[in-house]
Amino acid sequence: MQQPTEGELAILQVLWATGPSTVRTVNEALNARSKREIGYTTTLKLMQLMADKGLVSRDTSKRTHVYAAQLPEEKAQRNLLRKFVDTTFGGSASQLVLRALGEGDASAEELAEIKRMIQSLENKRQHD
Amino acid sequence: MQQPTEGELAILQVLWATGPSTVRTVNEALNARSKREIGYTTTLKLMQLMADKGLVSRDTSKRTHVYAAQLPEEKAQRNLLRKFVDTTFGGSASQLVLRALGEGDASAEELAEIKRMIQSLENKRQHD
DNA sequence: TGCATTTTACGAATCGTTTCGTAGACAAAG
DNA sequence: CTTTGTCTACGAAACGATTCGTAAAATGCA
Repeated sequence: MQQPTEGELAILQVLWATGPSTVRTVNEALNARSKREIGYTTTLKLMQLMADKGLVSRDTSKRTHVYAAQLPEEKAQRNLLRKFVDTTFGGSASQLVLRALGEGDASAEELAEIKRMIQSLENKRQHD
Repeated sequence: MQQPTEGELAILQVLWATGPSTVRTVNEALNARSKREIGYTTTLKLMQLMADKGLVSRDTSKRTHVYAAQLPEEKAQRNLLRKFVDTTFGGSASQLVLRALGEGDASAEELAEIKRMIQSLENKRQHD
């Protein structure tokens, strides 16, 4: 499965958040979150291309087609994360983590969850 | 200061890693880490454009010009990280951190450093 | 001096992505 | 039945980024 472009990713975000949707729904969601107005047929075309690539499926049984994400959000995030770590943190995930935490927008509970995550990783290491 | 494109970022990586460099040095470094052969004049052109934008400075006192990154690595990382968190993790930095840790390529020391980071963040919260 | 090499400069071609205009099918409402 | 609006399909324009060919200047060497 090919990687989504930036525009495709924006559409996938909508589909992930709201589930299977029509072009109109997606287009309105995109325009809700951006100053720049995106034309309806632009969104349509992009979603058609995504269907060709297999990034989304579409139900054409009704006149108004319904699209659904085919690429799972987690998988996309893992792929993009790997590339991002490579290209902007020279492959060091922990450097990225430190920088991300440094931005300071993680809540107390989130910090706690991250600590739990680290704990479980360290436990796992014990057993190797 | 404008954001670097992907190609520009690859060049900045070299400059950050090895300090001020000539076009040839950068071009060879790029080609060392990629199957796809990048032509010399391609790298040259890109670096000239970067100089125009102010992403790099250049010393033209000698015939062979020497380029230096103007955008600090940390700043670039912060900017790109913010955008990345928005576009692929819906703005949730901690989601990204969890996913990054889950990849499991952080060493024991790195985990320890991350724990320290969290500790210091939590201490700071106490005082607010 | 003359030849080969290396460099900068720069216009233009190419390429992938995004955007849009237009046409035709269909549906709903009067 | 006709009008109006919404939908898909699709070609092509527009755009930004990258790549390259070529020329001219400088350098080094035989």
